[in-house]
Amino acid sequence: MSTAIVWFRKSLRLHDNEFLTWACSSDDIDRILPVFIIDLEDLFDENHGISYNRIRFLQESLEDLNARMEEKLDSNLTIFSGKSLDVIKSLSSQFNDENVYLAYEYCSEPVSRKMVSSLNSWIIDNESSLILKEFSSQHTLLDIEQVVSSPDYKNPKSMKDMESIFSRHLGRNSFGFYDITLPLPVPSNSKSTMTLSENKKILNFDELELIINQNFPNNEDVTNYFLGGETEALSRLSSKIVGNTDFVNGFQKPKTCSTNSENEPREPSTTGLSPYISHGCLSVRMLWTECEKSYLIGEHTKPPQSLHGQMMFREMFYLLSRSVENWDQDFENDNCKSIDWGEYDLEKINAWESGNTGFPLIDAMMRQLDKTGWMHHLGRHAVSCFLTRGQLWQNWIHGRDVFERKLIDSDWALNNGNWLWLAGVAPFSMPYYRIYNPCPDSKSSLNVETENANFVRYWVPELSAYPSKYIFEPHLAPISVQISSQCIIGEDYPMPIVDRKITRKENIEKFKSSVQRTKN
DNA sequence: GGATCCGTTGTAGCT
DNA sequence: AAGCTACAACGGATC
Repeated sequence: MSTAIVWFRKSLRLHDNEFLTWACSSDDIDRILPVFIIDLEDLFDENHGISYNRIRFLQESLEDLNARMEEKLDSNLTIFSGKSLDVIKSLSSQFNDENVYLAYEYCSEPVSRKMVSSLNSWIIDNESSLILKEFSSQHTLLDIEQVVSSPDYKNPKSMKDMESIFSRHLGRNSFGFYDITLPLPVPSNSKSTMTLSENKKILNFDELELIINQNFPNNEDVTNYFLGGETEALSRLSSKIVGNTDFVNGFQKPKTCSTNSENEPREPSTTGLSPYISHGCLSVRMLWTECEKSYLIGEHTKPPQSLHGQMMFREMFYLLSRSVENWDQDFENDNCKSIDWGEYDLEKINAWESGNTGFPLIDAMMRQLDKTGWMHHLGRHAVSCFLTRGQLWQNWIHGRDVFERKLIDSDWALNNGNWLWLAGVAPFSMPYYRIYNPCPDSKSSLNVETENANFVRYWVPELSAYPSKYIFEPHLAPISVQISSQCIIGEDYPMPIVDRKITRKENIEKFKSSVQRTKN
C-alpha cells in the first residue's frame, strides 16, 4: 500500500496542478491524502497576523477546494492546524510499513525553503521512509531555482532583462510567443482517499469558521467583494479575459485609480484576478495562455504594458526575492538603498493606515484597503509614495507591513518588491524625484476627472457633497462651500496632516543627501 | 571613456 | 486642450 500526502501550500486549485495530477495518476500510488496546513497562531498573531478579509478569502478558497475535490475527484481536503513541519512529521509516522510520499509544490520564500530543508534533515536523521516529491513551477511561469542558479543569471531590473531571461529559459513557440507549458486539466482520480481516524490537529470547516469569528468579533462592516476559491477564479477569468479581446489586447497602464463600473464601485478597472493568483486559485499559466489566445486574434499591446508584461514583472519579483539576500529588509539588502528615514512617527503612520490624512484620494484608497482588502494598482503607487519619499517620510517597512496584513492578494515577493520600487530605494525604481501628487489634477498620472471624484465620494462619505473642483483638496474650498457641502474641514474631516508642496521639496532634498552620505 | 539614453506609468506652469 | 519646457538630476547600459 502506497500513500501520497498531497500537500497544498499555495495552489488552492485542481486545474494546472502538477503535484495533485501526479498523485492521482502515478502507478506508484494507491491512495491519496490531500491536506492543507494552517498555522492559526501565526495567522492571528498580534503583531503580524492577517486581516479578516485575508483569512476569509483563504477560508472560502479552502471550502471551494474541498467542494471541488468531492465533486470532481471523489475525495476531500483535510485541514490540519499547527506548524507545517510538525504536522508532516507526525503524519508520516502514522503510516507503518507503507511507502509514503509527500507530493508538494516548491515555494520560494525563505521560510518555506527552510521548512523543506528542515524536513529533509529530519528524514535523514530519523531514517524516515517519507519520500519527498517536489514540483518546481507551480506558482510561477519560470522555474525560479533553475533560473537563479544558471551561470549567466544576473538580477533583472527591467523588462528588457526579463525578456532576455524568458527567451533564454523558455524559448518561443510556433506563434512566436514565449513557450509556456500548457496548463494541465483537472485530473481524474483513480485513487482512493485516505480517511484519518481522530486526530486532534484536524480542523473541520465549522471549527475554522468559529475560530475566525472569535478572532474578529467586529467584522460586520467589513465587506468581502471578492469571493475566494477556484470556482470564482475561473468564472472571473471567463468574464474578464476569455473572449474579451478588446480588453485583453488593449490592456495598458491603468489610467485611473478607481473602477470601470457605474453600478459597482468595488469592481476594478483591471482584471481583479490578483487575489486568485496569490492564493493559487488561478494558475498563472492558465491566465498567460488565455491572453495568448486573445493576442492571436489581432493587434495587442506588448510588455511592459500588456497583461503578459504584468505577469513578467511578477516573475521578476519572484526571481529577485530568491536571489537577493534579505529581500524584505531595509539593511543588508543590496537592492535597497540606505536612507535615513529618521524617527518612526506613529501618528503619521496611523493617520495613513486609517485613512485620516486629510488627503481625500489617499484616505479613500486606504479605507478601501481596510474594508475590502483590495486597492487599485495605481492607488498602491500613490499611497506608498505618499507614506515614504513623497510626503510622510516614513520607512517603507511600515507600509509594507500594513499591505502584508490587509491585502487579499498579499504576496511576500511582490509586496516587498513593490515597496522597494515605490519608496525609490531599489535599483529598478523610478528616479526618486518623481513624486506622485496626492491631490491629482487632470494632468496627473493618477488621472482623475469625475471617476475618481466619485471614488472619493464613495469611500470618504464625509466629502460626498463636495463639488469635484475641491474634492481632492477640500481645505481649499471657501467656507461657504464647506458649509453647503455639510463638511467643515478640520472638524468633520481632517486638515491635511502635512503641506504637500513643502514636504515634497524637503523629501527630495532628504533623499538626495541620504544617497550622497552613503556614497561618501 | 565621456556623453547620452533609458527606465511600466511625474509635476507645474506656460503658451 | 495639447504640447512644450523646466524642474532636479539616479545609475546602469550603450554608443
